[in-house]
Amino acid sequence: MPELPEVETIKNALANGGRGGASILGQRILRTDVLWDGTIQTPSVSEFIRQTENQVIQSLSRRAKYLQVQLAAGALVFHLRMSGDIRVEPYKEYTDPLQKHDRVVFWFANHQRLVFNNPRKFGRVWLLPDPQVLFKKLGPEPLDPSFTSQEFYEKLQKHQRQIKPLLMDQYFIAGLGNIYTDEALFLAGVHPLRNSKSLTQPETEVLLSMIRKVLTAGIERNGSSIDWAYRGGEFQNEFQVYGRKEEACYQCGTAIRRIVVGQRGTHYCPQCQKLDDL
DNA sequence: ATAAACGCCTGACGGC
DNA sequence: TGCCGTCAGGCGTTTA
Repeated sequence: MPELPEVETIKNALANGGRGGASILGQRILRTDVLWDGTIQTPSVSEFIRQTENQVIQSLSRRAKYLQVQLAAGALVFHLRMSGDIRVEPYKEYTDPLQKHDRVVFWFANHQRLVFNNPRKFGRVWLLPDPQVLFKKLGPEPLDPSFTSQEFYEKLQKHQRQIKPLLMDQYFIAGLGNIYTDEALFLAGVHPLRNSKSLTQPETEVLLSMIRKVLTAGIERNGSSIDWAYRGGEFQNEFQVYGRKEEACYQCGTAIRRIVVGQRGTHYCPQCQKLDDL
């Protein structure tokens, strides 16, 4: 489910309390349960359990769509992929019932538990001495102020790719997924099939500023809540194009179109986002 | 270099 | 009611 704003929201909730429970910072893991072994990418499930038990949560951070939970020895890294979710809740005993699709549970000393729920089993958890090995090839963080529109322009010029799949390529720029990409392209007035090399410098500047605008708004609204799992976010109420197929564009009234780009449903306004370079 | 196709999974929804 | 196709916030691998 999550893109950058949703992962950021979960990170903030785990740090400050929320998502049903108290902050996990400083908490000690008494016990780790793995309910579906495929969730653990590395190390082996038995080593994962052994090496997480008795560790204390030191800090929380996010890189791209990865959530990093720093332990004294090594770091837990979560990727939620399409359907993952994390919740924190109080427990009385280890036998307290869990929910359908709960895959990993960390039981803390303060009688709270962190639960990784993942219906589609795409999500993964790592325990790594240094998570940089996962992060080093990722593209820049779009909200990092040191990432300039000049740099963005030069990167776009290096490729001849459809702009939408390029923006969703985590090795090009990190954190954008299907929803926020469609929203940013709409606000920038850029057609999702435009060739990356065709974007002008002014268009690039607007595009970066719109990427930042949708991501910031998403974080401020605590992410987007869609599908069956209520996530508490409110950004879905501000979607301009995503999920609005055949509805009227708020800018010009034209019917929003849905096409498939890079195997992903893609929403845009044919009037506000012209394809003028093919 | 680019992009398409496919695999990984479960569940919701609409049409018949 | 069941069955079937389609769709879903992601990404790695394989194939053209």
